[in-house]
Amino acid sequence: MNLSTIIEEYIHELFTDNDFVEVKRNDLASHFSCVPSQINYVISTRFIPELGFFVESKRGGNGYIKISKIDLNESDYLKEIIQKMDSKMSQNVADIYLNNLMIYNVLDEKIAKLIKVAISDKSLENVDKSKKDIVRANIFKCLLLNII
Amino acid sequence: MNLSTIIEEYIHELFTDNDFVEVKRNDLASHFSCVPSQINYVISTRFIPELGFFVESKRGGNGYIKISKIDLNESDYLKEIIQKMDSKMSQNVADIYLNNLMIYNVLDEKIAKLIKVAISDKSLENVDKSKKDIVRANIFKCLLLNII
DNA sequence: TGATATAATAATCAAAGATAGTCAAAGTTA
DNA sequence: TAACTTTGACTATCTTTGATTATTATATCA
Repeated sequence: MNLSTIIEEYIHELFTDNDFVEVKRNDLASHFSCVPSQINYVISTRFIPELGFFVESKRGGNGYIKISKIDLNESDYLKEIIQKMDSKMSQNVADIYLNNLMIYNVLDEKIAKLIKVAISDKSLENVDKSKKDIVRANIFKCLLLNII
Repeated sequence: MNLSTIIEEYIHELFTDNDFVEVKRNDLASHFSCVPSQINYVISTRFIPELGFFVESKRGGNGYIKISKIDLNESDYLKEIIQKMDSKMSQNVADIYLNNLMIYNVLDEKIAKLIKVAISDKSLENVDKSKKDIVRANIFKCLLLNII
């Protein structure tokens, strides 16, 4: 597993009980022996509004990064995702979405896997390259709408 | 015996016990002293849905190619559908298949409904008209393989 | 006390690294 | 000759790294 994913999972685990976590960028980085900017990379690819998170931070003395989870019920969460969803989506981003929906029990594993397969590059191999991410986003949206 | 077949057999052997294997394209290639793209060739000609395989991959650090296998003999009806499935499928025909799969209790209603949505004209509205039925058939095939 | 320097953080951005995919040409075999 | 295989150049995607910049708190100095 790559470091970014390990850090992502570590942060997810910090959320137990609370709907927010506060970390020190440098501490996290030295905990995982990486450069601090890798923490930014993880946050900007995995803890994004589209996935139900919002992030605040402060620099300077006593600086911090605070990651909050938007607490919505399942259908609100799905609506939120649908609304914020781009008209394009890569397979990787879709996987991150689905993973989150599972982690937060919005989708069960079987359904998440089904969606994952439906919008995988393999399923869409015959779609024109320029349209693949658009079609993927559209199928994803239709499926989520149906699940609500 | 040609290299592709040797690589194919090697991958088959990796499946002992598990229903999936994960390989690194470059490692495999250097193990067999071939160019990496030969691995793609082997996978795209030998590990195809019609033969009961399903492939996922990721690029970049810690990238991988994951090949999953299903036992097509477990469900003769599905096997038949997948193997005989035309490379094109209209929404109507797809609906008929789905109905039958429900009648035979291969799929429960919820899953069948999801698949129906995934391959509906609405989901595929951005796909070129000329390719719509091909894409539909392909998604359907991948889904059926995955769901067994 | 107010201004300024210093230390302590975090953000940004681009380059480098690590993978995998695509496509077409060349070679081989049936 | 048609189908299959091998090869390699080029492309796409994801991750890691580091240099530079921005911001904030605190200490110090006039």
